[in-house]
Amino acid sequence: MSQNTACADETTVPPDETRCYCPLGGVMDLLSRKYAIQVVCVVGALEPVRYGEVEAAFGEVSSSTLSTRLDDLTEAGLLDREQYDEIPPRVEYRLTDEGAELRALLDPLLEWAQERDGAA
Amino acid sequence: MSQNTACADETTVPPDETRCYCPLGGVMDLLSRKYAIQVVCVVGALEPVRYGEVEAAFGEVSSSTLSTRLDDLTEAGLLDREQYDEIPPRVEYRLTDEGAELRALLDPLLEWAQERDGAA
DNA sequence: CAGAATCCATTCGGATACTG
DNA sequence: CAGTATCCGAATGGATTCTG
Repeated sequence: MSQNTACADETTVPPDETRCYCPLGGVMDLLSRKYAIQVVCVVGALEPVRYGEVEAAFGEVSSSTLSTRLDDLTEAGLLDREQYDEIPPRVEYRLTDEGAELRALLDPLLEWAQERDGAA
Repeated sequence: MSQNTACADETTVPPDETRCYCPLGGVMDLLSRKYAIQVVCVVGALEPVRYGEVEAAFGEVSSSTLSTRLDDLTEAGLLDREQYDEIPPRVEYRLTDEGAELRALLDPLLEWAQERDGAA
């Protein structure tokens, strides 16, 4: 999809900084999909967590969407999916180390968002 | 659009916590749109910044998309838009206080994303 | 239970003009 | 310069149905 070339010009930013203020591809693309950020935090908060629990954490999400999101994050190496072959089937999600790093960054964001939206 | 009712059940989360791990509407919706997060950080890094500078910071963005994003964020009270009636026209964007709060939260995220994507 | 598979409506973003 | 207006194709999310 939207392949990106990082910043147009690194020099737009203070010369000594290697930082790019607009990384577009990769993780950021993922996080721009619906529920993505929230899923990371929900899993982090409830892990190990089963599919149904995640679904319950959100009020109204279609299973197709949620499972897509879960897959995306798993593929990206942010979630770890453990499947137990029992009946009924059970699946547990938890954060990978990278996922945990990310969660640490995202959690404050959700907290802020919640306060702000509520205090509106 | 996707109106949300916060968490399906607040008790999904530790009882003493009032935190909801999946706020869906409001700001989070905004931030899930393309470039939104990056725009906040670019403006924060370069403020006061002109439209063209923001555009330049991203390699390939259509002006329509970028300007929509800028509008969204301005309407949401995260950006402040100052228009000077000169010729040629000049417009400056900067973060509002809330925008700055948000940027403080998002900036580490972009840094992390950049590292991660790069180190892939 | 935990999804996968389909199908479809909608949204979103990009390209392309055009303007004060 | 800093957008706006239009149009359109691509991508996404939701509903529904079905299965190991």
